[in-house]
Amino acid sequence: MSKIAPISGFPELLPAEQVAFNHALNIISSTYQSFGFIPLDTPAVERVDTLLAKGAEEKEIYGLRRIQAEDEGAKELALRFDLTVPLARYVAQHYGQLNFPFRRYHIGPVWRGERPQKGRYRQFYQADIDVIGDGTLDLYHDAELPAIIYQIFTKLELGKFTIRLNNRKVLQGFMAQQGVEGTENIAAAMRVIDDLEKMPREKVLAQLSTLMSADNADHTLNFFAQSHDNQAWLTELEKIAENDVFKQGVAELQAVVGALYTLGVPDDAFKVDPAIARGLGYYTGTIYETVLHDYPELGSVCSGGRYDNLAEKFTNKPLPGVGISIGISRLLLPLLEADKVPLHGATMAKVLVTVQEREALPAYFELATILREAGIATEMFLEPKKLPKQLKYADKKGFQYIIFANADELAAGNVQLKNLHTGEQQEIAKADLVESLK
RNA sequence: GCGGGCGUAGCUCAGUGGUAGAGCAUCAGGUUGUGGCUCUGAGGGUCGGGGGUUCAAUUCCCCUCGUCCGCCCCA
Repeated sequence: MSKIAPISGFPELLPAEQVAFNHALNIISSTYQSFGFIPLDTPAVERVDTLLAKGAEEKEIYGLRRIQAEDEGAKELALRFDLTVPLARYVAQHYGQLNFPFRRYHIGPVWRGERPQKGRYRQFYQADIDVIGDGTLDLYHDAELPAIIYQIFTKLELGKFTIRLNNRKVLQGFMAQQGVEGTENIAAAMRVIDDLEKMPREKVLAQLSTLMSADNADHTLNFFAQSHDNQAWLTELEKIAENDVFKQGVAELQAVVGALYTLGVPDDAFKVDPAIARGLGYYTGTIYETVLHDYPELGSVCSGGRYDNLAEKFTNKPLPGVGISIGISRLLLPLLEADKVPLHGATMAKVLVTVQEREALPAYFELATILREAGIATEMFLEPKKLPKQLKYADKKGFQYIIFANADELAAGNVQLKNLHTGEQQEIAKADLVESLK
């Protein structure tokens, strides 16, 4: 019984679910491509020191070693835990051969040795998209990425969603004005604000009070607890910004919002939200989080931001970038499990060609070939089973059409084409088959 | 790393100190040119593993492994 069991944190899907999952992957990759991003696929494995350059915790990385290796010195290679570090390494390594701004997307699994639970896995898929500049990178890119994300989530049809938008300089500048000093303390204060929604008021105040005066803590809490629409937030921030960092952050945020409108993103699809901070330390400007209205328990399913210097650990070249990552596994796996994602069959083919006359197999093969050459995915039923069995197979797997023909029909150059969704059936000439299936 | 729940058929689960059941799924047939519906029948279990108590353990106890959920952190 326990001979075969699921491996905790390494999810796998049933055929119909996998088809739905890949459908979503296709939406994502085709939308990325429509904006001119090239697909990149770096190895699953990186050198350990490359992975640790970003300051990842060693314990969460899966090392690689041969089972038969004699020594324990297997610390050289490890599985990637995200797609950003490999990108940094890649850009630094191939700097001379790349064109900048370098635009790539990368969809693939990453591995983390954490305790699995709902929406949290040891192997999970991410769909990253980044633009890397050579020395400089225009702020318009900060708006193009969420515009792409807007299109993707619209096409995914998972209900209403909001792309939350902020700029780290706003938070930094604000905290500095409250008397918080040093990057460590400012980062700590930002984290507290990031948790504002989840924590009780007293706890927030207590934590802020360790970083600033009680009056300022009170003021900070009240400021970030405000509720405004996009324009009102921008006005509010502009009004109180005093130091240069704060002012620059507000200016950048205003520019990004303006560009989003230009790119056709409607006002209700995004929300200026000064309270989001993002956990990762390397973001320096614009930051994003995306939440689904119908599934807030999933948390942020798509996050990212601007970083001043992507590959500083690998090269002296200053390479600013901006990127977003869709957490595909976190997004889709819980929804698939809860039957919230519509399934459309367990086949990639549209048509099943049944076989009634075994001795006429070449004629059936020819039918399948005609359809495939016309770009219609077609499967043939090759087992020697009776027609009802073949129909049942087609029904269960969710084929839209089946074709069948007896010896007489084959001789006359005709076939029966049946739509399994509607039950309609017609006898048509072989030559008209492709046309009626388009 | 810490805390809690659960391991019985392929799946979802009942059950009992005297070596097991349902539904779904699978297979065959009713139906030799038509799927979904229905009827009949069949196959499939060392009751997660190890130890203990007992005449007897799937059931009670201990350990262990696995898995799920929460905390931390994140996608």
